Amino acid sequence: MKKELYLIDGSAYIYRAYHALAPLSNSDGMPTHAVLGFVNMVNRLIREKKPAYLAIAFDSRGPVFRHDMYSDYKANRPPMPDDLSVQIPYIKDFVTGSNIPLLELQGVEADDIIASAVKKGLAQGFKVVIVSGDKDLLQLVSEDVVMWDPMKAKNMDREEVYKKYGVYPEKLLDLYALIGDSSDNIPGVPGVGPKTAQKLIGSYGSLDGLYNNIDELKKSKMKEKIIDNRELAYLSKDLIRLKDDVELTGDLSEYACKPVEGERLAELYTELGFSNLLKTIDTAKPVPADGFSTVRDSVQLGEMINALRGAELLVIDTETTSLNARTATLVGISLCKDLKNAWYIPLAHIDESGERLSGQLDEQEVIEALRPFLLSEKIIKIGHNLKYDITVLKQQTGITLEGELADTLIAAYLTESGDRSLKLDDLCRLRGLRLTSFEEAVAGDKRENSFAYVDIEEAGKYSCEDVYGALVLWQEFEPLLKEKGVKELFWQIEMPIVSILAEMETTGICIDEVVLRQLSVEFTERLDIAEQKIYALAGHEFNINSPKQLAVVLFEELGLPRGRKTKTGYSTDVRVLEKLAGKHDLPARILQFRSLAKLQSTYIEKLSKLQDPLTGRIHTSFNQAVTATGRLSSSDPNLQNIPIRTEEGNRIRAAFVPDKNMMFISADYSQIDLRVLAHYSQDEALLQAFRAGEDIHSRTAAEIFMVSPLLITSEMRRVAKSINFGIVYGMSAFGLSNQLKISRKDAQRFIDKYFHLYTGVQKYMKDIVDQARQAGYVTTLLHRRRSVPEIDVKNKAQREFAERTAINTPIQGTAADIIKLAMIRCQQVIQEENLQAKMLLQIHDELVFEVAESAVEQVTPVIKRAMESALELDVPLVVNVEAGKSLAK
DNA sequence: AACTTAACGTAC
DNA sequence: GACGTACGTTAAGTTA
Repeated sequence: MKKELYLIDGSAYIYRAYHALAPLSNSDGMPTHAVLGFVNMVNRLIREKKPAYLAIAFDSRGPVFRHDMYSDYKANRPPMPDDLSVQIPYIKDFVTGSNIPLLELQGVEADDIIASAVKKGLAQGFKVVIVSGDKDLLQLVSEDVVMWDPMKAKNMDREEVYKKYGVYPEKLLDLYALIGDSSDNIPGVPGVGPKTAQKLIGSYGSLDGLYNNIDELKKSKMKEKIIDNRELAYLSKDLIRLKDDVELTGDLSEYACKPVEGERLAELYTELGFSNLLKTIDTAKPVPADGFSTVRDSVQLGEMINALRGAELLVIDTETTSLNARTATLVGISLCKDLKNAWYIPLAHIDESGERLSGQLDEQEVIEALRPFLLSEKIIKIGHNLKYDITVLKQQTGITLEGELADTLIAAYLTESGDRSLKLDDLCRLRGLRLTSFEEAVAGDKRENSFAYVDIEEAGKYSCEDVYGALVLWQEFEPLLKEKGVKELFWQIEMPIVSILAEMETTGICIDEVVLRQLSVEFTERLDIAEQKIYALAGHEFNINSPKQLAVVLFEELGLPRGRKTKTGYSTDVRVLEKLAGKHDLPARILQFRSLAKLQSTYIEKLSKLQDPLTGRIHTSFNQAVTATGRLSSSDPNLQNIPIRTEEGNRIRAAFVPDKNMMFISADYSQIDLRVLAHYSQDEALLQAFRAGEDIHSRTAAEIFMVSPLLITSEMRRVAKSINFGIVYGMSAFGLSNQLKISRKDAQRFIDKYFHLYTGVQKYMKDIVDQARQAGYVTTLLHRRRSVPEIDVKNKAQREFAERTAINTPIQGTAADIIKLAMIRCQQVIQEENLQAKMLLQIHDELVFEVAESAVEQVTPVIKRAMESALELDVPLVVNVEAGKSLAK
């Protein structure tokens, strides 16, 4: 077996990476996606092909010898985009850091270097694989040289070249001399394209052959052109011919693959924010464990307490038996106040037989010792995802943390750019600090309460690392919050929200299991019937839940007209099925089946599964560090998407009930998005409409249909409503036409009308996009920030998406700011006025409370006022409050 | 068996 | 390609 030498066309790789990947930048705003793409492509090649010998060639900067031959060479090439050229040094850094020979020579191109390396390799008995998609390199293909195109995953050998070009590689030069190459501005013979060239070279064998026998050609325009452009053809051939005598220093044995320089790559990945890649090389330094200790007895506890005295901050982390804070039991607590020392207090570690290990203090004793610290108003409590620790401590010890909270998860959420992991160990690793992961600590133990089994000293190391790491993060984030303008947002809004969410989650909301069970029984029956009916209509059984199988039934067996295409076939979604509903009974049945199945599996089954059997309550998680705009999200279960629009769905809402002698109060902001838009855009018509308390959809309808408000039909209002919503999302005429099932022309007319009425809104959209382009990010009214790096990329779809993001985020995000403020105010008045009310849910523009029946009249106006005065905008905020015995509308 | 992707659908 | 933000279910494919 001959040794294989891989030669990568680095410059081509760079461009491919640049264009193939969505823009990305590190926290400094430096574009990074070409580097990432390049690194991944090279690593992938190494992983898949395992080359024994490898080198990467790059174009040199500035003119090359071909420019001397032909001054217009590559004259039509746009210069390298700035956001790519800044990435080049990093790419080269990666290559050298990976110990891969980097071939680059002034005055020649990567292709020439590759040609020379091929020649050298062949002479030394190598087989060569050129890694590129560039057709210019195909001229090098021979018995022992192939070209591997990684994008197409295709190997080009002699036969493949012949199949594609009709000539063998050694004739490619002659072929391209005639055709030319517009991308490199190589002229060729004008008027001769691939077809003609193939024919000519086919018959005459070569360029020389053609010109030596040019008389044989029939008299024609083409013949004249070929004769007239003889010089151009030969020039082209010379331009395309690769230089294979470039001086390559060193011996090919130096191309043998060597291990990477981990430290150097780690530094590079850290700077670029490539956390996933960083994991693969793992050179982050472990935490110095010198100052870590476990607290095993009262004496050691006393020593720790002494050491903590006078602390201004306390980093805290609880170790438990479960990810679910509400059901978890405490296994240990770790603490620190600076980076010098950290303590782990084991409380409930057990051995394999479940026996409590000795050398652990009594929980009560520990809590009593810690109580003054935990309750101290003067000590800032720092932690990563404090909601969890707050919940555990409250649940297990009854203690409510007092004093300011500083959550590094939330600090990271406000300061890091969107797409990165916010996990403690990932954040630390990016800062060169390698923490023991939970999986490592429990050594892969998959038992639910695995941490309780971990050796105490091991657990201590792991847990102390966590508080140490959180403090390292906090020291970085505290000044960063200020720099990014989110300091106020952090302290005034997000931190208070942490405890509020903890309380809401702990409180939960009651579900009437009887109602739920009845629903389940009924839905199961109806699903059964629907299923049988569907099988009958289809003529056989199949999996109705499989879009693929359904498509076969609908479009192949029944021959119904196909609609939209998806990546994998034809769509069977609501829109398609609704269209088919008139033609056959089946589609309507499917729709009915689907909606029932959805309600059954997503809500009814899920809710019964997650219901606490003792209290009948459901405890969702409200996630504070997930969304790109600043909204909360809800999961396990998601209580922010309980159905409301259909009768069926409303029956699920009916299963949500208040406690005995209690009522629900639901308070929702009216048109908060559009009011924020009015405030932002300062659009006169919009401001005026809201100030006058008008029905905004009717107002819009009156204007775009040019009729008196008295003559507005519900249909007209519906159209206007769609436009109003669409505007907030940056919708196009295309989108609106789809939504309203009208022509694009009509949709465009409506939009034109809209902007004619609300000129300020149009200006806002333009301004905010400009601003985003300028700054690279947009902000909400309370300075929450979201970066939109794609705002100035070439790809139109990507760019337009970024523009819509820029339009929507300030609106949606400000609405999120406002309701968070409202939650804080509500909680405050409930406490101050000692109201018999608890906040249960937040659904983006709505708050749901559980209120004593006797207090409903008292609470309602208080809540309404608190929410309406949450933030003063240039239009009033209006809140509608309703009380009820369930969540049904 | 565990994970990932695609299609679909619910909410604001 | 075309309307922003989420979460969750099921099917089907991929990886270990």
